[in-house]
Amino acid sequence: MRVSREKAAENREKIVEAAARLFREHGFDGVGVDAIMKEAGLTHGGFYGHFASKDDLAAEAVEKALAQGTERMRRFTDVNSYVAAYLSDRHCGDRAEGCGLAALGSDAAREGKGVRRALNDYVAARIERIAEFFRGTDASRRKRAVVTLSGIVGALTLARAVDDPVLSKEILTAAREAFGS
Amino acid sequence: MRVSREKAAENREKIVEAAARLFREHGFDGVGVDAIMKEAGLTHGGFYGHFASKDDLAAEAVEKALAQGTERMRRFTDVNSYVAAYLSDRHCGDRAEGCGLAALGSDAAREGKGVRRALNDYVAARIERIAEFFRGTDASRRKRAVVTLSGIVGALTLARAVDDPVLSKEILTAAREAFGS
DNA sequence: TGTACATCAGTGAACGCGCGTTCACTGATGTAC
DNA sequence: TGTACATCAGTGAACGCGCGTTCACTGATGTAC
Repeated sequence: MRVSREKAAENREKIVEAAARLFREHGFDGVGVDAIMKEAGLTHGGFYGHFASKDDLAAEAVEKALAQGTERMRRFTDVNSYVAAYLSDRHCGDRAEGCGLAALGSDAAREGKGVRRALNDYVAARIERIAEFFRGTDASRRKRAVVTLSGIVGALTLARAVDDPVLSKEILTAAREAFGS
Repeated sequence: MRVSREKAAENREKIVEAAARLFREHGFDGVGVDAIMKEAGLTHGGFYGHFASKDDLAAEAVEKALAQGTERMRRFTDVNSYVAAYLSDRHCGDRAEGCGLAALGSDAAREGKGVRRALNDYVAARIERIAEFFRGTDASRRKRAVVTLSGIVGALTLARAVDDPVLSKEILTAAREAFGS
């Protein structure tokens, strides 16, 4: 049954948001069109009225996830609090709503062009944003930003991958001290 | 046709090695039993004579890949040369033979128990090994090791995920300077 | 403004392909005498 | 040491399931008069 154009646009948005969440939580191959549509409150048949393919949705979903992360950064005015939040237990435990880089980093390198471009732009934007936290020459601020981003993404990835909660906490704590300053 | 026990053990080893390479290159879901057996010079039907399931192989393959990485670390006697090699263009371009953490980091967190345990043990071992590069109290050396490992894994992951080769090189260079010292 | 028809968002069944897994079979290896 | 038989590593066809994608259909929305 047909729905209003407004409602259809809302539905499309819901699909992208559901995908952004589910892809981060289960990986691109870990979740199907079926599950995404269900999460969005629709049936799978309608999917191809909104997107040309699952890959197309993936690119949009990654962009969405990463844009959310960049948006969320606005709250922070210094590296310390940003790093503390990024490496918090809460963020570590919440892949679905957390940073798309840590959730999909090693996956994304194997994905299609759309996903990789979205990720590329987002990394560039994040580096610029983090650089604003620092003082000094443009070059030195950028360098520090790159190092900080590498450090916190790596630490979060390792803390999540590891099985032992003690080791996981140790990684988060050490990185919080080292990169938040 | 039956082969000698010795040959059978060799074949099993070849399967694990093929899987260790292919999983790193294409991810766990990106490569099938079929492709792994072909890479090992066998046919897919014989797979279940060696392993109970693909998951079982995955655990062994991850262990293999990570053990290779730890072994390869022995060559280095200081952080500088280790970090320089880890963040080299060569390692960045060679996922199949490179560090399993960067190749499978965000994937592995979603895998079964065997994979996660192998990864956990390996991270612990790597931290201890890197700590040997440093001087000071045990606690401070460990901390530095955790930060170094997080930094280089994160930098390699980002450098590989990014589409723009200039940005990729910038990440490698900045991290090499920051973590190799 | 109300009516009649065309449009099209969403539904659910179906298709086809790939992949993990199973199985009957083959023939070389290993073993018992 | 040689022979006869049992074992079992590897083969390739087949199964079944899930997933991406397609399609005929429905009925509410949007539009033309």
